[in-house]
Order: sequence, then C-alpha cells, then structure tokens
Amino acid sequence: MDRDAVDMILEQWNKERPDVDVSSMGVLGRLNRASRLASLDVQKFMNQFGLEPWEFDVLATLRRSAAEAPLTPGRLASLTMIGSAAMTNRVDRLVSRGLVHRETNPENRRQLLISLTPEGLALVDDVVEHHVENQQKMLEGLSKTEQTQLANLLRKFLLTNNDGEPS
Amino acid sequence: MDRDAVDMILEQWNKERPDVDVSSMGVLGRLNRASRLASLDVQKFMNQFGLEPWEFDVLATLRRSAAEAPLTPGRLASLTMIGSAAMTNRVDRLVSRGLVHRETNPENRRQLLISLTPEGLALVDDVVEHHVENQQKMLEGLSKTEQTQLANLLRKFLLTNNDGEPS
DNA sequence: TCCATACATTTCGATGTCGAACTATTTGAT
DNA sequence: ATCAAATAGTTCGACATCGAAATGTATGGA
Repeated sequence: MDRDAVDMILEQWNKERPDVDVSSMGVLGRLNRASRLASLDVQKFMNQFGLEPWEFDVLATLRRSAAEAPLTPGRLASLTMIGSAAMTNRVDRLVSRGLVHRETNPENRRQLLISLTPEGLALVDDVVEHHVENQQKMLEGLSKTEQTQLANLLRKFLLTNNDGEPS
Repeated sequence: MDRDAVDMILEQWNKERPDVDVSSMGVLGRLNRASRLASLDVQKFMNQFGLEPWEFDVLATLRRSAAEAPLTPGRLASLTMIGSAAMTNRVDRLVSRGLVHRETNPENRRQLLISLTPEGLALVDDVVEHHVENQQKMLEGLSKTEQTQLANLLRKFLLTNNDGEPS
C-alpha cells in the first residue's frame, strides 16, 4: 500500500510531538480529505449539467421522497443538513429556474409545500443516472467487497455519533 | 447492525427508481455525512478554546511543519485545501490575533513567510492534545482494528482519486 | 541589458451559509 | 373565547470562500 498525504502529516506530528497519539487523525483527517475530494468531483460533474451541487441535492431529495407526503422547507432543510434560512434561498432560486413549485399548505398556513415541476422531475431523473455512474468511477479503485466494508464502517461511525435525523 | 439515515435514502431510491443502481451512494453519501458530522463536532470543540476550526487548521499546519522550511501563504493554502485568496484573509486575522507572524522573504520578495508567534505555538501545542482526545471519543464506537481498516480503505480511495498534493 | 513571461500574493465582486430577530399562524391551557 | 407559547418561514447582517483581475517581483533568453 502506497503512502498518502495523511501518512506524511502523521509522520510530522510524530516527529514534533511524539508524546501525542495522533492516530485518530489517520481516520478523521482522511475522512475529511476524501469527502472534500469527492465533493469537488461532484461539483465538476454537476456543472456539466448546468447545476450546482446544492440544486441537485434539493431536487434529488424531492425526487426520492415522491411517495411520502410533500416536503416543507423545514423538512428539506433538515434532510439536506442546512439551516432553514439557507433553504429559503435555495427554494427561491429553484422556483425562479422553474424547477420546483412552492405553495402554501391549505391545512396549515404556516407551512409551504415544495414539489418538483415537470421540468425539475425530468431533469433530476436524467441527471441521477449519470451521477451514480460518475460515483461508480470514483469508487472503482476499491473492490465491491471493499466498498461494502467501507460503507459498513461509516454506518457504524454514523450510528455511534448520533446521526440525528429521521422523521 | 442497525439502519442509518442513508439506508432509508437508498431504500427510497430503490422504490422510485429500481432501474438505477444507487449503491455508490451508500459509500459516498455516508462519507459526506460522516465528514460533516465530524466537522460539526470539531467546530463545537474548537469554540470552547475560542478558536474557529480554520484557525486551528492553519496553526496546526504551521506547528507540524516546524522542521521544514518556513511556509508561505501559497503553500499553506494548498496544504489546507483552500484558495490563496482565502489564505490571505486567514493570515490577516491570525496576525491581528497575534498568533502568527508574517514577514517577506528576503531571498525572494514575492513571497511571505508565515510563522507561529510564541503565543500561537503555546496555544496550538495545548489545543492539539485535547483535540486528539476529542477525536478518540468520536471514534470509540469502532474497535482499534476497525479504525485501522477504515483508515486503510480511505487511503486507498484517496490514492486512486489522485489526492494531488505533496512536494 | 531588456522585456516577455512566470510566479506569489492581494484585491474585488459574487455567492452561499449561518444565527438572531421578526412575522404570521396554530395550539393549548385556563 | 382568549392569549401566551410553540411552530414555520423569511429577512437581515456578518462571514468565509471562490475565481478573476490586478500588483509586485523574479527569471531567462535575445
């Protein structure tokens, strides 16, 4: 196995602060870098479709939830892990691009219901197919078994760190 | 093994788009969420020391590189994975907090040399110890063996995706 | 020596996020 | 029935980042 940038960082720490056990950085530092790297790739990929990653994020969340009750901005915000103020902004832009529709819920006029327009639906249904192909390319350095191991270890990390969410 | 939020997302996709293989999201979606979760934890932790994560990032990079030639803003930027414009801003703030020193390199007056002040050195040397303890807490849901497996899988992912850097 | 080119950093304008304050609506206790 | 508290969304100001343009410095070939 070859050495990566994090190996060098750990080595530097061990030289400078041999009294500190920095092995945790070997995990969390790589987690950070890997996620950043993947995000940059997704950014480039989405730009080819005239989309920003955050746009796809919202559209995909709406698309995959089609079976459940329509989503409100607040629910969308928590599902995409941003604040509600940012979601107001995102929905504004998606509405003005004609990709989603925003209507007040007649049952509870405090909340809004966000839904995909036919254009938004067609777009996300197209893009998601290419998106997963692109993801598969990013992962092809790992065997299918290794991919599963990685997913399982990350799930365990998420569960033990309270990936607070659902319903 | 319990189910996490990503399992539910994959299930939704499989219901709505059974024709699309979304297993790659099982890896990269978790990578994203795990990294985000860890970053939020670090943010909270650093705030207890009156630091923002980006401040620690720069200070720690300077600290662990103490043995090598002094770092320039450009080198610091690439090591911390941000643009040089952002590094100008970061160094500005760290200088005005008295944590780093900025001087032009007499050998090459295009570049600046950034170094820790005694205050910056003392601070980062203190914080890094607690930081790794905090990281260890985040990881304690995984056995030591699992932590190593995770680090190895992430290294492989990084290497096959061109974690462009060194020198 | 001169000057085009390369390089290092900073400035500028735009973008997207955040938390706090604000507005509108609903709920529940009395 | 009323009104205080809870809930949903938006507005506002601050902040950190980015890419592109601008500035200052060094290098190498004619």
